[in-house]
Amino acid sequence: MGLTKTEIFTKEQNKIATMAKVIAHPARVAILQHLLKVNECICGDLVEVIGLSQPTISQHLREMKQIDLISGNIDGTKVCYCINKKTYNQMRDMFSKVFGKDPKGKDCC
Amino acid sequence: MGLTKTEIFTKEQNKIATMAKVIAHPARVAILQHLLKVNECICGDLVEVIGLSQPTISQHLREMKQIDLISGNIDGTKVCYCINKKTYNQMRDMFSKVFGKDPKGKDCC
DNA sequence: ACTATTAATCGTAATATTGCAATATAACAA
DNA sequence: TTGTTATATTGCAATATTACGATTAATAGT
Repeated sequence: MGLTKTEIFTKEQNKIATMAKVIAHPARVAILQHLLKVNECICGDLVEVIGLSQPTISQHLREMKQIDLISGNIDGTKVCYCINKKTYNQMRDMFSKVFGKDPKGKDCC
Repeated sequence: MGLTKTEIFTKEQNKIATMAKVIAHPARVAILQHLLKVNECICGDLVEVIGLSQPTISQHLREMKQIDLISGNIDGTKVCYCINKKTYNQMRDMFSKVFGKDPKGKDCC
């Protein structure tokens, strides 16, 4: 198969999974970290900093754009990318909801 | 290809990606949420609660075990699963490190 | 010993992901 | 308009993921 059965899960579960998937690749983690550091940059910068080909970086950027984690503004021949604060904060809330609990009990059974 | 070039990324970037990948599927999110709620349960419970086949659930559990998010203790014919607090907390720290920043600046460029 | 219960593993089909070369597109500069 | 720069898209090969039926293994109860 290779196809996730999204219909049997809640909206929240699917959303969390989708958000997690976007940072489930080191290149996309690196892109996010770089954007946090420099605030904004163009695709070419990331190609240099990260060391993957331009088409590959472009593809990763598209995936991050698809869930609105970043947005790109055309500036001449360049495209200026930056973090979309709203989604970024939404992701923080989601992850802290999942990982903010205190799992009680001894470590197992 | 289909093969991630892990060697060009930092240990931290790869670690974050690996942790994120584990919750990048709604079934594994559901397993984590259920374990947070009931503290401990067996594989069969999850098959019922989630609605995927036993082999599929077993496979998801294995992935979560591989990064030590959960551990399973044999108890007769059953296996009792629960959250591994240490890794769970480690994941919280990791995600809050990535999403705990305050991205300044207007929304883009 | 026999049977039921529970979970892991194997094998396999369908689909998704990763990465890049080649190409296309778009804007600027001379 | 021609060349240059920057990014996106397409097509493809290699690998990974998801899901499940069939089987196996291990224990418990009778």
